[in-house]
Amino acid sequence: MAAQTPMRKGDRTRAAILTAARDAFHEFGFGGSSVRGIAARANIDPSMVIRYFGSKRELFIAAVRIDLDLPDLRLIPTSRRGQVLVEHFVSRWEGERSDDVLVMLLRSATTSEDAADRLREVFARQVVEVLRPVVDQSELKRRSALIASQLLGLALTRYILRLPVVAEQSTTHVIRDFSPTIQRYVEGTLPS
Amino acid sequence: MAAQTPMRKGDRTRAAILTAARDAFHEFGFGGSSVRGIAARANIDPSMVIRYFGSKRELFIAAVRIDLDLPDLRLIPTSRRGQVLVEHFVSRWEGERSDDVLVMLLRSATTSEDAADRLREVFARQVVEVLRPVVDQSELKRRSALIASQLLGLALTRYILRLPVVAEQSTTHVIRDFSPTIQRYVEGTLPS
DNA sequence: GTCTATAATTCGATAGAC
DNA sequence: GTCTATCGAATTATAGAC
Repeated sequence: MAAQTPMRKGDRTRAAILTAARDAFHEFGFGGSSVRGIAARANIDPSMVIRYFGSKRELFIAAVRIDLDLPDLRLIPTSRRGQVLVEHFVSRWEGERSDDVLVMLLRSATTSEDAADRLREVFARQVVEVLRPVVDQSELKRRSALIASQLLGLALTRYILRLPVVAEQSTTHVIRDFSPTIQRYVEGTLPS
Repeated sequence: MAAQTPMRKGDRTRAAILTAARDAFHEFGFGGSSVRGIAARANIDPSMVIRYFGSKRELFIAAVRIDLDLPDLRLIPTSRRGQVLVEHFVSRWEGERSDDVLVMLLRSATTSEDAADRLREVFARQVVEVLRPVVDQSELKRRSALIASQLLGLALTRYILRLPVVAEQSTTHVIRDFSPTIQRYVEGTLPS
């Protein structure tokens, strides 16, 4: 592996487009963003966007490469797993806008079937897989679904709809309020 | 009040446009729907849509008049309030597409600030108000926010993202799985 | 009340000069 | 690699004939 190879001009342009695209998709979703708007943000010509990525759709695919980077729950004491999960997601969402691919994906997924596909894939590959080692196999999918519904509901109401209260609470309060629910979804008794 | 006055032609056209608009907004959201598409669904000319409603935006406002018609929780035994709320929402969502204004609003609200405004209004006027008589005043907003985040998260994952499991479960199972959480949000102990 | 025709934008994408 | 210029399609909305 070459250590820190200097960036070529083309790479810088490419990176600038990607950052601008993530910001735009984050704010307006896929349908609400335009190639022209993204180009303006990146201070380059609209035609360059197509030249580098082929199409708006391919640019989107490139922009949403996502790794939730979830912690290994086996290393977390059983009683703290809910809180650790909530903390992990909230800290991602509160970070740099360009890094917060999940909200961007969420905003796009309500309109674009492509984006919904990607979100389902993230769910299946990452959320379900993190749960797999620490929950009963027979309840794996059910627990994963419950967790996804509450965490995405939190992201939706706090960052997109900006419902009063949910949006105004400090991260500390959000974590405090939602951890018990997620904790129950991870290891509590489910109704049968 | 005249009982069942016969519909004039104009009223029928107007109603046809509204139904078609609700179906379109439900399926594609505000940004994803076009006046032309709505007119085609209603089998009328695109210009009529504008003639009747002035603009696409005003048509949207007219289409999302919504009354959640929530039950009076004071009349429900304390221990069943969570389940009654979940049942109420799920049965709305599973009904006729034109009636299901909430999913339509949700699909639009991720892109259109107008729609997000309407959704915040529905939340404040209806969800918070239903909770008000049955919860401690100091926890009213917090409990309302938690309930909204979980119920909208359910609608999002089941009807829009169609996550496996959440989307495939029968309504009976959905109600069974989500009622305990809502019940806790209504009357359980919140962390302090 | 309903239609045709079209204005005025905006979109994604391409061609070609430099 | 970057730009100008532009195509072709789609959009909302309007004007005016019938």
